[in-house]
Amino acid sequence: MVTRAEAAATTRTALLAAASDLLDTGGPDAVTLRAVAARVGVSRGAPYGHFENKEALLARLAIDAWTSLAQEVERLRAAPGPTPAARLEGAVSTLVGVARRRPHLYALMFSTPADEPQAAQAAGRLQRAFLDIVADVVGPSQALSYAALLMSSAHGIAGLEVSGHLSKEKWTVDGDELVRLLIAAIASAR
Amino acid sequence: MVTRAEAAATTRTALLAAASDLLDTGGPDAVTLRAVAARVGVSRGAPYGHFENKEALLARLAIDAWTSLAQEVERLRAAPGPTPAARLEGAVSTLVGVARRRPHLYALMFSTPADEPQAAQAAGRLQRAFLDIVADVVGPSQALSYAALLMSSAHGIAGLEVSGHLSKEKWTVDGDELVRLLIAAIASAR
DNA sequence: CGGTTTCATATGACGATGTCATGTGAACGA
DNA sequence: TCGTTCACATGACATCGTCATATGAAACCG
Repeated sequence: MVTRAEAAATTRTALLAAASDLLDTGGPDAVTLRAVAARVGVSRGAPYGHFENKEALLARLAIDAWTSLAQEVERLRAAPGPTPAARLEGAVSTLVGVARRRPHLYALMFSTPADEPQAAQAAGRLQRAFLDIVADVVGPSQALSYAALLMSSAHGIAGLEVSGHLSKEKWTVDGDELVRLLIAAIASAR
Repeated sequence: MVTRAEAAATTRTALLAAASDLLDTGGPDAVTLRAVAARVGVSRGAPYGHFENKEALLARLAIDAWTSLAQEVERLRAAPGPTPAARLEGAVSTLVGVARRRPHLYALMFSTPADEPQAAQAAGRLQRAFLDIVADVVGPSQALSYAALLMSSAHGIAGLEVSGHLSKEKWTVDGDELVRLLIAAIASAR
C-alpha cells in the first residue's frame, strides 16, 4: 500500500522527469503539459495539482539544473586535481559541457528570471564554487572580475557552439581551444 | 493608384515591421501571426501570402538583423577611430549593445539555424568585418582564434547581462569592464 | 468501525494560436 | 473586353494552456 503523500511525490517527480526527457529529446516545443502528463500516465489536469502552471514546472526544472551544476563544480573544487590552472580549465569545461550535452535544458536555465529566489540561490552557489577555483589561479583580489569574465566567456562559447555559429570550419578553432586560449591570456595578464 | 506588386511589397514590409515591433515591446510570446496581421490591418491569413509560415517570417527578421549588425561593424572598421585597440573595444561593445537595446531580437538571431543560407552569409559578413578589426590589434596570424574568443565572450557577456545573471552587485563588474579586461588580457598575451 | 473530510486525479469546456481550404474581388495581360 | 492571376478574407480544424467541476479513495475522527 502507498500513502497518498507518497503517491503524490512519485507523480510529481515523474512529471519533472518526463518534462526533462521531452525537453532533451524534442526541444522546448515538445514540452507540452499534455505530453508530460500522458508520458506519466495521468490526465492533462493532473500537473496543476503539483505546479501552479507550466512556467512553474519549467522553473523547477531550471532550478534543479542550477543546483546540480553547482554541486558538480563544488565536487571539482574539492577533488585533488593537478595544477590549479588545469582545475580551472576543467571547471570551465564543465559549464560548457552542460550546454553541449543538454542544450535545451541549458537554455532553459538562463530563460528563467534571475530574481527567482531559488534559482538565484543555486546560481549564487555556483558562483561561489567557481570563484574559489578562479582564486586559486589569479589570487583572491582579482578573482571576482576574472571569474565573471571566465563565466561570461564560457557562456558565450557554449551558446555559439550550440547554435552552430562557432563551427570549426569557419573559425579553425573549437570551444575547448578557446577556453585554453582565454585561460592562457588571463594567466599572462597576471 | 498602386500596382499590385507595390501593394504586396508594402504589406510584406509592414508585416516585418509589425513583428519586429511586437518582439521588442512584448517579447516572443507577443509575436502572434494574428497580432502581426491585425497591426498591419490585414486578415490572419494574409501573412501566408508573403511567408511560408511564422517561422519563416521570424527567420527573415533574424537575417535582417544579422545583415544590419554586419553593416554596422563594417562602418566601424572604415571609420577613422583612435587606436586599433579602442576600435576593437568599440566593435565588441557594438555586439553587446545590440543585445542590450533589443534583447529579444538578439535572442532570435541565435535561435535561427546557422545553416540557413542567408543567415549564414550575413553571419560570415559580420565575421569578416570583425576579423579585420581584430587583426589590426593582434596581427593577422592570430586574428582568427582571438576573434573567435572575443566574439564568444561578447556573446556570453551579452547573454548573462540580459538574463540578469551578471548583476553588478553580485560580480562588482559590468559588461563594459569585462570587455576592457578581456582586451587587456589578450593584448598582454600578445 | 462508520461517517465525514480531504485531496489527487479525471473530465468537460473555453479562449487563443498556427495553419489550411476555399471564396472573392480587383489588378493584370491579351 | 474578357479570362486569368493573385493578394487577401473567411471559415474551419487541431492543439495548447488553463480552469471549474466531478469523483473516488485515502485520511481522519468519533
